[in-house]
Amino acid sequence: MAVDLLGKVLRRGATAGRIVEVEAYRGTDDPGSHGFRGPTPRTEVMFGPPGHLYVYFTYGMHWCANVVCGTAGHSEAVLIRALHPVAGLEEMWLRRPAARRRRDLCSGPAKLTEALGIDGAHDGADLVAPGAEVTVTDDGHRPDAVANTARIGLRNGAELPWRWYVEGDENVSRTRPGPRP
DNA sequence: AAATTGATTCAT
DNA sequence: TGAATCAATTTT
Repeated sequence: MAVDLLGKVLRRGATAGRIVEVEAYRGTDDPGSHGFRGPTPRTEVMFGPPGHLYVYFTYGMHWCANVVCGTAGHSEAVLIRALHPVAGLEEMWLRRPAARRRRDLCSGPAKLTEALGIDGAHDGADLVAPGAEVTVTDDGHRPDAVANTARIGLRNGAELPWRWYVEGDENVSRTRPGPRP
């Protein structure tokens, strides 16, 4: 379940952050999922075994990281949308010169991959293998309050309420400062 | 509100 | 082979 990822720690090398915002994408009955139209070279990792990283490139300049959750052949993944930085802050600042405040470091799906240095080279990486470069660990922390809303930035399937985030965490991505049509 | 940017995908 | 798409971010 996607919500189980909230509160866990995503780590790569010296940099790590607690997951505070996620979105779920499920296979062939979710029109917002990359796996909706079946496997392609890009999305084949989604159809693979769980516990792996699905990294894709979008908008011509951004990487986004997902955790594959479904059983093999079932294209289920959870997009990690925001982290609360907990380690390797200096490294994050170096990787993200655009960040002005601490919450700018990882408050968005493409920001956190940049902050941790995750890119296409990590697509398909095993998150639970011994000595894995990128890992998700559970240190026992549990979020206080979890909110559940519609997903963000989708053309299709945007109405499905499959986004979860830790209420009150300043690192959760801001959906909109002002009103939107 | 708009520019940016290029891999991926779907249609010819 | 070409056009449209795109799970964003930054800057104006």
